[in-house]
Amino acid sequence: MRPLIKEILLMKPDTEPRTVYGWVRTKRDSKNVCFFELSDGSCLKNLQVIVDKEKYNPESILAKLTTGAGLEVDGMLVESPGQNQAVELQASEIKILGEAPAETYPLQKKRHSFEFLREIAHLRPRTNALGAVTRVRSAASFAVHRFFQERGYYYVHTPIISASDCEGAGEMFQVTTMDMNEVPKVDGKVDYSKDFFGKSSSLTVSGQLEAEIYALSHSNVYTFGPTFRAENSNTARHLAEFWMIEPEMAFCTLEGNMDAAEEFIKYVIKYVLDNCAEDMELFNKFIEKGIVDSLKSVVNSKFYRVTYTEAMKELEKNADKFEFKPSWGVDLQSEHEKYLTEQVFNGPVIVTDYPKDIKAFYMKMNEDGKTVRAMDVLVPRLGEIIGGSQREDSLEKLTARIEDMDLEKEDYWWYLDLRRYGSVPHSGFGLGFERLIQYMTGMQNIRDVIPFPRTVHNAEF
RNA sequence: UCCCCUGUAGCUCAGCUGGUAGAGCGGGUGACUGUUAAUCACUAGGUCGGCAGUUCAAGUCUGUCCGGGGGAGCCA
Repeated sequence: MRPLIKEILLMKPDTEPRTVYGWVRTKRDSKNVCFFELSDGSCLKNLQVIVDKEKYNPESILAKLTTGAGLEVDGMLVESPGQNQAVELQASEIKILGEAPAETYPLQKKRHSFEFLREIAHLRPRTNALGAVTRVRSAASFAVHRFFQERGYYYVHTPIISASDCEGAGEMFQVTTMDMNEVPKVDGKVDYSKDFFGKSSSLTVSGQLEAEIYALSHSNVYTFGPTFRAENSNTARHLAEFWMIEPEMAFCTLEGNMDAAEEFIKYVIKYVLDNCAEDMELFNKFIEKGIVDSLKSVVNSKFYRVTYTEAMKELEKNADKFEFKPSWGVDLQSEHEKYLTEQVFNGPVIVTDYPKDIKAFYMKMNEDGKTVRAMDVLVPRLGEIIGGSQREDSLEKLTARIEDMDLEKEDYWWYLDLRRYGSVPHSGFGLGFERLIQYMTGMQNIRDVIPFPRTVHNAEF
């Protein structure tokens, strides 16, 4: 395999000519020499190529060395007299593999706004910032798998299409093969028995319930896959299609769950800091000043842990600061989460034991009968990054909760079976992968940390 | 879905109380003894988001639709 520019930049000067491939990022031309920089996406830095016009002067080619052009360049890697690079390529022959006419190529050698780049999502990975995001995202994905694999978790592929109507984590996208112009009906209602699966089906909003199945056979499992929410939400931290990581651990209480979540976040951050130092420096300099130091301190510190009740007391002390008055029984508002992470604790905080009425039916009830064994990890800038809980493992209590919340017990027959046969304490959490990337890079809009963002009214590319 | 802001050259923006448009960057041309956000000179780019209205006159005011951004809710 050909060496990548990332590797070439670390090499000693050549004794024999080599061939390099890449795309032109920028060109600087003068009377006798022409410099251009090549990128192949393997790293943030470019390889500087120098053309000595006296020795090699193909005018027709030099004119086509525009930003974006794809090249094959033969030359000698030599020590660079310049300040910004150790080596550079002295070109002896340049072959244009693909031109990029400067009059129409949208990317210029200047800063572009992220809003503009979103409109050209097919070209934006060629920019420094989005290129760095791409590498960090890939490294973080690898770190996710490595973290769990090193600890004996099994990667379970939970379904993308779900015909069970029992997830309740938000609005769902319907999946159907029925002709929408001629929907079969019975008594005025859609006849789903005629549909592909014989019943109404949707894209998954969570793999948790299925992950629980495998946790109760393989102890520790995780999922990492696309998740779909048809919410009409228009914010910098919501997507209709996003990637979620959901570990589920048997013989594990809320405390073990919190330990796992904390260790996990630190592990992925540390992996990215160690393996994407150059890209992280870009974010540190241009996107969120000081983020590298702040992430380093997160890795080395202990996450604060408070109960919802304690957090509420803290908020009530400063009730006048908030638009929404904090009071026990009401969910934490964005401003409350920001205050806790940014003002009170200045770092990640785990809030536990929320009132049962603001949490999902499957969370384990506390002794007090009022709160459940839930935990949310809140971080500065973003708010909630993880939501998790110890699961209710008592058949009686879970059944009662399902009935209390007016859910159909029959829909949950297999979920209840897990409590009927060999039920043990188990816990898990869900982490939005894009939010983690946002947290690590400082990128303000979630649409810029996923290659092809899907949001309300937008599924372009 | 609600509140606020915004839509002018390829990009980022300026355009005061209404009088038919400007900068920087980018592009093109030329100059320049190795540049690295190169530099310098010249030059070409605009139905001012769409539609309707007020007015002698609308980039500027009003209504409406569409796009973008920020905040809120929902959540990961």
